[in-house]
Amino acid sequence: MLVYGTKSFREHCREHGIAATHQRQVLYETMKTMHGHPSPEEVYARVKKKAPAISLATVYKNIHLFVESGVFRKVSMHHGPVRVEMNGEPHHHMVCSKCRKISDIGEKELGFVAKRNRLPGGFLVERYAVDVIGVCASCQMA
Amino acid sequence: MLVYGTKSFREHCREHGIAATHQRQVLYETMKTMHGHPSPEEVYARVKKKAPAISLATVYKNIHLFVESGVFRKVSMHHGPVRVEMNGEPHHHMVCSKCRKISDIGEKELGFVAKRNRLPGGFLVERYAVDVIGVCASCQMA
DNA sequence: TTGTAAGCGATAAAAGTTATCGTTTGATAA
DNA sequence: TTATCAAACGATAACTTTTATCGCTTACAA
Repeated sequence: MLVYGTKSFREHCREHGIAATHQRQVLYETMKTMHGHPSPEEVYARVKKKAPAISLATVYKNIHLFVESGVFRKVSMHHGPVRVEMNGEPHHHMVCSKCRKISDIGEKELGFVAKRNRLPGGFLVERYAVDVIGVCASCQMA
Repeated sequence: MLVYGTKSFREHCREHGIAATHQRQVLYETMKTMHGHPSPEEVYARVKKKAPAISLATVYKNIHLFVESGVFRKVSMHHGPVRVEMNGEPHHHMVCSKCRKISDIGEKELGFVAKRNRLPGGFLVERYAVDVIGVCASCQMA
């Protein structure tokens, strides 16, 4: 990932046509120091230490901006309501980044091979769930 | 996946110590016929045709039951609040099915190899996101 | 059959996110 | 530098999704 210093944060804002506000910069700097997989609330709690008057709405709005401009990333494409599936065959998912449609793809068609059942740190594997993120055929035409 | 007929639905209920209620059975039968990745609301809409008095709460409660007892499956482990990550290195995730903790794992450590950029149906691949579902070290001890 | 615990429906409440709106601020140009 | 104006902000209402509560009903075993 590109890491922006204070100076090039402003350049980043110019490239994306957004204003380099105080809140935006503090939020950006704060998030850069956070490891793991924080929720917006956790980011909010942390950023309030540096900018106590910041609003939760601002945190949400700017997290969206940062994710859209590719600076940070969401852990999962699957938000909104829970989805259940009845397909019991071993399969994975293709998720369209435009329309969010989910399609199944069999393990063989995917050509997936990772089959370890222990991973570093002593993690005991139950199963692998692969999401292929991309653009579905109909969104490519549109 | 095991497919239960009407008769063995009752057996399944007995095995799991739950009552074989009318609503539960209609819900089960209805879901079995649904393909794709429906949300609870979509399941509710469908099941109301057969059991018009059913409550949305009942749909939620029983979807949980079916998922817990392994009959159906959730599409994603990542529910609750959105999670953002700042780690820009190519990596995937280990998700603990007990405590829901997410840990990063590098592509090399995972031994992941699928690298196609076109998939059946004309799906154009942007990236692969692998969730390894399992039990983390601390949950194995507990 | 009947007693009891589990399950149901209705709905309130909680959790998470987005929209609204009046005020403030940053960027541009005079 | 200052004036202008769109963009962004904070506060909070509204919305979406899910869970909890509670009085009534039903399944099931005795």
